[in-house]
Amino acid sequence: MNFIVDATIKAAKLLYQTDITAADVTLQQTRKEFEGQVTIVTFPFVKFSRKSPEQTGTEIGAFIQNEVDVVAGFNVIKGFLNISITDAYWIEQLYQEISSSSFGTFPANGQKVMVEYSSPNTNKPLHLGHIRNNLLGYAVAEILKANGYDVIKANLVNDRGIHICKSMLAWQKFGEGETPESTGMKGDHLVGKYYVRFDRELKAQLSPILSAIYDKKDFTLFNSSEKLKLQTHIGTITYLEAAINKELIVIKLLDFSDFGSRAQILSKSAIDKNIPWKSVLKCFDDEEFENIEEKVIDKKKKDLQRILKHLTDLEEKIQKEKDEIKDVAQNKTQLLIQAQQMLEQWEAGDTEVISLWETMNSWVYAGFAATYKKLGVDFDQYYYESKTYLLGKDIIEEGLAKQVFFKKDDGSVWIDLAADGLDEKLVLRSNGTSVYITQDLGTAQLKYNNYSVDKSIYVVGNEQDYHFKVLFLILQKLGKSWARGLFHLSYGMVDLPSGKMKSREGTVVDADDLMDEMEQTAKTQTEQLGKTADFSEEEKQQLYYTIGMGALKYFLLKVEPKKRLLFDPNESIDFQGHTGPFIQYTHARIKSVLKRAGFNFGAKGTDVKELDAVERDLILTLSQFPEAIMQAARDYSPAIIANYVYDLAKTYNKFYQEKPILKADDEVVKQFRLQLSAATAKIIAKGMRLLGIDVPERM
RNA sequence: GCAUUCGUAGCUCAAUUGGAUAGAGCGUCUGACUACGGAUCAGAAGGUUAGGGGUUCGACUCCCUUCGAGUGCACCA
Repeated sequence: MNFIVDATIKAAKLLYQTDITAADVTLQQTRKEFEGQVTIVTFPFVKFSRKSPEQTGTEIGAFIQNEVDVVAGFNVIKGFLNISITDAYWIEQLYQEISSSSFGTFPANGQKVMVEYSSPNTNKPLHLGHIRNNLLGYAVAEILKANGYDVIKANLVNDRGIHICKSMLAWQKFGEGETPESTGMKGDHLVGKYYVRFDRELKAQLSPILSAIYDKKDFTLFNSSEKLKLQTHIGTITYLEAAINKELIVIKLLDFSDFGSRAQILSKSAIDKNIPWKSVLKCFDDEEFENIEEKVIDKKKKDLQRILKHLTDLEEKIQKEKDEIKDVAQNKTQLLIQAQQMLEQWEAGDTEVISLWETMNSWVYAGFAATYKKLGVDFDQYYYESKTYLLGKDIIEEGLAKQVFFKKDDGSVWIDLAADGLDEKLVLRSNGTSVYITQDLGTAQLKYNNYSVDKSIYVVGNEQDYHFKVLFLILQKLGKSWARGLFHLSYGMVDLPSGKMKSREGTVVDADDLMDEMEQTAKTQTEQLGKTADFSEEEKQQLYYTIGMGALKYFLLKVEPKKRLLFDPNESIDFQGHTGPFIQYTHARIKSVLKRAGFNFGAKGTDVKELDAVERDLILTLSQFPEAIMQAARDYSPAIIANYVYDLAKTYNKFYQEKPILKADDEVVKQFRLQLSAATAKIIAKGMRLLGIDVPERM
C-alpha cells in the first residue's frame, strides 16, 4: 500500500504546502462495518490543514482518487478516510503477487543473526518449560530467515557443574551399574532418575543436622562465621514467631463463623499451629459454598485474606529464613561435600570422574536428540559450557584497563552500575575464578568472533531478565560495537495449577510424556471422526503425530512470549476453535477440493471482473502475510504469525461456506475461486511452517 | 524492602504499537441445502479493559498512584 502513502504525502505538499514523511501517515485496514479496504487517519493532518478532520479527509480523498487510478472511491467518517481499491487491483494482486512462489519470503539482507535457544542442563530430561523455549527459538529463527537474515541456530549446553555431579554421585552410589541399555530407559530419564534420588538421599542426611540446629542449638559442625549466620536467622525466626503470637491474641478473639464452619475448624487448628494459616484460605472450596453466588464468595475471600495477611506474610518470611538455614546446613551433608569434591576433581581433570561424566552425558545427549527430533527442532552450532566456562577472563583484563571494572582489596573484580539504576555486580571472584556472568561475557565474544553476527538473540526465561540486562550493559560499557545487536527474548514461565514446576520434587510435565499424550489424543479424536479408513497404518501414525504436535505447538506459540502460561494437565489441549488442528483442517479441506477439481496451480488468466465481499476480504487477508512476517521478526513474536494464520483460515472458511467452488455457475468463476483456494492453502502451509508446524494433505 | 513483568467476557487469548461501537475461541443457548470434507459456518447472551488520577482531538496502550499475581535481588549456574 505504499502508493497510498506516497499519494498522501503528495497531497499534503500540494494541498497544504507541508512536507510529511511516510511515518506521519497512519494506515490501517478498514473496519469491516465500513466501505473500503484502507483507512487513513486524518487527525494528525488537521494541524497544518487548519480544517476539520472531515473536510481534510474529503480533500485528501479526492486528491488521491484523482491521483491513483486503482482507487475506486472513498468515504469519510469522523476523522477516518476510507479508501476503496478497485477489484481489478485485488485480482491482479492475487495472480501476480500472492501466487508467486517468493511471496512471504524476503530477499537476503546480508545480515547474520544467531538465535540461541534450548540450552539445557544435562542432569535431567526436558520438560514443558523447555518445549516452550525450543519452539520459540525455532520459530523465531524461521521467521528471521523468512525476513532475509542468515540465521545460525545455537545451543549452549550446560554440561558441567554441581548439578551434574549430583546425578553422577547418586548413580555411582546407588546405580548398581544401570545403563540405558540394561533398563530400557531413555538416557536423559535415567540420569534424571538419579538426580531425584540424590535429592531424596540429601534430605535424609539433612534432617538430623537441622534438628541439631533447631532443637539442640548445637552448632559444632559449623565454623564461627557460619554459626553467626545461623544464629542470626534463628534470631529472626524467634522474632517473627513472637510477632505471630502477638497477632494471634487479636485473631483468637475473632469469630470465623462468617466464613463458614470449615473456616472455624481450620482457624482453630492454625491457632494450635497444626496447619499454616495459608491453608485456612482453602475453606471456600468446601461444599457448603456450592450454592452461594461467586461474587459473595469472592468478597468473603478477600475479607478473609485481608484479615490473615499479616499472619501469612510472617509465615512466608519464616519460610525464607528456614530456607537460608537449610542452604548452610546442606553444605555439611556428606553427599553435598562429596558432590563438591567431585566437581573439583572434574576441574582438575581426574580421569575417572571425567570418564563417568562423559558416559552419563552421552546417555543424556542420546535422549535429547530423540526429544529434539520429535519436537522438530535442530541446531547449527553447539557450544558446551565445559569448554566455555573459563572464558571471559581476558574481558575482565580489558575492562580493568578501560577502568570499566574496579578491583577490591580482596582481589575480586566489580562493576558499579549504580548510575544506570542497578547495583554493584561481581564479575570475578577474589580467588580469580569465573562467575556465571564472566562466562557469558566470554561466550558473547566467542560468538561474535566465530560468526561476526549482526544480531544475537538469547531465548531464555524471564527469571534471568536482570542477568541479561547487566550482561548487555557491561558489553556496551566496554565499547563492543556489536553489543547493540544483543537481545534477550524473555518468555514467561509455564505454570501448573499447583504452581511452579520443580524437577526435584517431581512436579513436572515431562516433554516426552506430553508429546506422546498429544499423539494419543489426536488418535482418539481422529478415530471418532472416522475419516481415515483408507489410510495405511504408517500414514495414520504420521497423521496422529502431525495433528498432536500441531495442537501442542500452536497452543504454546499463539500466546505472546512474555506472558506466563498456565497449563492444566487435566484439561486436554483443544482441537477445535482457535487451535492448530483447526488450521490444519482448513488446509486439508482445500487440498481435497483442489484434488477433486484436478486444479493445476499457476494456470493463469481469468476474466473475473468483480469480487464478492468475502472474496475481497480473503485476498486482502492474504496480501497482509508479508507484513505479518515483518512484524513478527521485529517483535520476535511467533504469536503474530499464529494469530495471522488463524485469521486467514477463519476468513477462508467463511468464504468456503458462502461461495460454491466446484459448483460455481461459471467456469471462469470456478477457476478463479480455485486459484484463491490454492493460494490460501499455500500461505497457510508457509505460515505454519514458520511455527514449525506441518499441515497434512488429508486428515 | 528494592527492582522488574503482568492484570482485558465465567475460562484461554487478540486488539494493526495512541485511533472508529474493545474482537476471537472454549463453555452456555439457537440455527445451517440429505456435507464441493460438520475438526466447519451463522446467530444470541456475556466488558466500568483490576481501582483511582493525569497527559490529548482521541487511552486497553503513555505517566503517576493504590490493589493483586509472578519473577529477580549469592564470591550458585
